[in-house]
Amino acid sequence: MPETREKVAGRRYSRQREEVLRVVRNANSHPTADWVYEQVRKTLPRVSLGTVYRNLNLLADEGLIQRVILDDGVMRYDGKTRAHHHFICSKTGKIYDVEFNLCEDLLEKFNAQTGFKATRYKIEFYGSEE
Amino acid sequence: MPETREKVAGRRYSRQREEVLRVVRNANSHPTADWVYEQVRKTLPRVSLGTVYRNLNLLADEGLIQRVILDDGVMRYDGKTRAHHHFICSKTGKIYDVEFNLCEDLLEKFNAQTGFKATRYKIEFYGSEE
DNA sequence: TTAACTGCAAATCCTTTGCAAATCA
DNA sequence: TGATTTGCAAAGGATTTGCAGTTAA
Repeated sequence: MPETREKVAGRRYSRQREEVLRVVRNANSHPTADWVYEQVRKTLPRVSLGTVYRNLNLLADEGLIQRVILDDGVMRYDGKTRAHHHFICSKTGKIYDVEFNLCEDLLEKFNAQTGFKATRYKIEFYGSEE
Repeated sequence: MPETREKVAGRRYSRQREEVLRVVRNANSHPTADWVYEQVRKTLPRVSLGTVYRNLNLLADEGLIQRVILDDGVMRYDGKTRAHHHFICSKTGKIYDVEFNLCEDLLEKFNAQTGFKATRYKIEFYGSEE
């Protein structure tokens, strides 16, 4: 059993959940459920794909990880919880995190201009890495 | 046969394709493939869902319509071809087009700041319609 | 003890595809 | 006529779910 049993608020501890969270956090990519499954299997060979999906959803709902879906329609997960955006290279398909804070007052301007009450936004940039 | 046979460049005319395009253009929502299918069926009862998908993909690849994918993972289509963004109401799930041009030089600033060569971007705002 | 969690497998949902028939040019 | 496009049905991939057994608290 691992040293640090990081519990999700109001949830029971489970080794599988901890591993899913660890894998997503340590990934330097933006992994799919299937990739997470393969990684977790290295530590817990009897884990099931269903369990991985259940925990990814739970962790995302609790805000411990983020869902990322791009134009290809496959759900990906991101261990970063800070607000950030993405750059997607059209050639390689690689996804880069971008901590880009150019439009500080974007939300305010948007709400003022449109009359909506937006509370968050996300930007995806597409192009080539050069 | 309709009056105006709008042909897609380098493609043969087909009644089914024309109807798919018409339905997407006239939709004031951001319809899913299934919704488009149901609409086209009113005019062409024997159309198949496969044909609708094939034409949606073809039209999107040709740039006559746009693909829109949000966090729910279902592909939607948009008859607007001008660059624009979306506001999604968390309560109703409704998707609004936003022609919002606040950060004119966003791409330039982004490229200068990150070193990438982004050619386009899209913004999704989330919140409530109030 | 018992509610939460799991593995397994089947089900579901969305989308694509193979093929023979139909159709546009 | 010949290459596209279609309808149909089956296959595909990603994700969810039902259930009986397991486990944390």
